[in-house]
Amino acid sequence: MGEEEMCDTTLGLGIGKGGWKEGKDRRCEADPAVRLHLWFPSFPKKEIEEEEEEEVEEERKQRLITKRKSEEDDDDDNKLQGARKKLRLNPEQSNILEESFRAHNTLTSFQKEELAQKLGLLPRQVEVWFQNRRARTKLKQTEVDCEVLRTWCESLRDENRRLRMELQELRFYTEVSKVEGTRLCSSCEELMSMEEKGRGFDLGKKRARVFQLCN
DNA sequence: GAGGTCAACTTGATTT
DNA sequence: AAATCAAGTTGACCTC
Repeated sequence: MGEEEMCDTTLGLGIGKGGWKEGKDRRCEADPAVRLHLWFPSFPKKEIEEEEEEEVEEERKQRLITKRKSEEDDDDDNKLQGARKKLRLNPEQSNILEESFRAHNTLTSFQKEELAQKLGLLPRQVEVWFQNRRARTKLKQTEVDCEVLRTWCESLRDENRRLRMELQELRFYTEVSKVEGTRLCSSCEELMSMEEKGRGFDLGKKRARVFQLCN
């Protein structure tokens, strides 16, 4: 048996600072002060891998069986054989997942494993649930943002409408003053020339001054 | 039966 | 290369 075919049979347990790193890199970075190493007799790596695969497969089958048993409606089981059957999480599972999502909307692999074990689900199912949950949150937030923008747009449209009316009114008064031969005072002429040059000015103030000074 | 919801899947990008 | 994510899609199931 070659060295490469042997697997690492030591088990390490540490006490001290360090632990599961949060964030993108979620590997265990423990550097404990006290360390315990256990050694077990070695088996060929291939054999162990095969055994592990079998265990995983068995576990998967068992979970599927449990899941099926928990489904209330089994009437059409024969029809559904081979088809994808929809899993419905029970209220307790949903609550725990929601609670966990509120605490952190992403999972470390350790948290995923832990949660899956707690809920009797596969880690993959927990992962999928979190992915879908993030998607739902984002969609909801987009809807909220959309509503805010819509309201803002509406108010800007109102403001624009009001200003256009005001401008129209002002133009009317200047036309009337021209027809009636009312002379504009120097201040109003200045304001009019500002408008022609397209510079910013206060329409309300202008109208007030045209009224006060020219009529 | 139409439409909504949601778990599961696919794909492509990114990170480590 | 593997793990993870977002975005998009599929399909089972439910409600009206």
